[in-house]
Amino acid sequence: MCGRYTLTAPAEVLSEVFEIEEPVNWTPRYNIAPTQEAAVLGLNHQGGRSIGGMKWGLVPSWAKDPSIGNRMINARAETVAEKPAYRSSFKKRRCLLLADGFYEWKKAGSVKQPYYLSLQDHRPFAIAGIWSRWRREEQDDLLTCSLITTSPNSVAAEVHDRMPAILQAEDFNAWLDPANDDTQALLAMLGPYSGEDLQAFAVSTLVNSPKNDTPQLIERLA
DNA sequence: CCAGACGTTGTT
DNA sequence: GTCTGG
DNA sequence: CCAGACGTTGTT
DNA sequence: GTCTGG
Repeated sequence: MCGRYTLTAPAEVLSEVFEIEEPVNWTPRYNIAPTQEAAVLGLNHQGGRSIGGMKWGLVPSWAKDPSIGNRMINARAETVAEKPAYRSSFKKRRCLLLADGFYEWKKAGSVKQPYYLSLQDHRPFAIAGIWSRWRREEQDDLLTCSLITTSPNSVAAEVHDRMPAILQAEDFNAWLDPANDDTQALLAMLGPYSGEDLQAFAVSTLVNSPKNDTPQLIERLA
């Protein structure tokens, strides 16, 4: 995990579910891949929630070349607080990646079958993430993010041995608060998803190509 | 001291 | 930036 | 995660 | 085979 996900809910639904005051700009996407734009929820300067776009693939502020971001797409919950490339973002720059499903590839011998995992009611959810700002001369800052992975719950374990860390709504504010320095409490939020409503089913290998982005990608295989 | 890495997944 | 390895 | 490229010189 | 790009 986790190299593809979806955010298909319209902007109005995102505003409502995540309690965003300002208008949200988001076009539904069925195949969000690393290096592409993620919808990221953070706190604005007034402390309210806001959603903005960030490139998926974290570029630490000290990077000489932003291509390092191609490899920094996932951070393990077990080590995110310690790894040199991630720890400063974990300490001061936590965020939520908004999604309503993710893909995992299950290996059967040499065959890789993609599965789509989502909540039974298709509600959007929030994946724990971290972000970074890479300053460029004569250009806007490059904002990037990584998502955090953890061990799978019983449903996800049927497909793969990792899953994204999905946060409970009551943890959103504590996760996003940059002043929160309770590492133990933060890490405790990153367990496998504990709800009973995660579902998984096989989907077409059309999802394999990042170029494909249609509703067909999330249709259950007959 | 300076140089070089800084990551995960999956596969063997 | 900060740590590890040479 | 998977797909796709993997190179230089010289010319326009 | 391995790295980069999406």
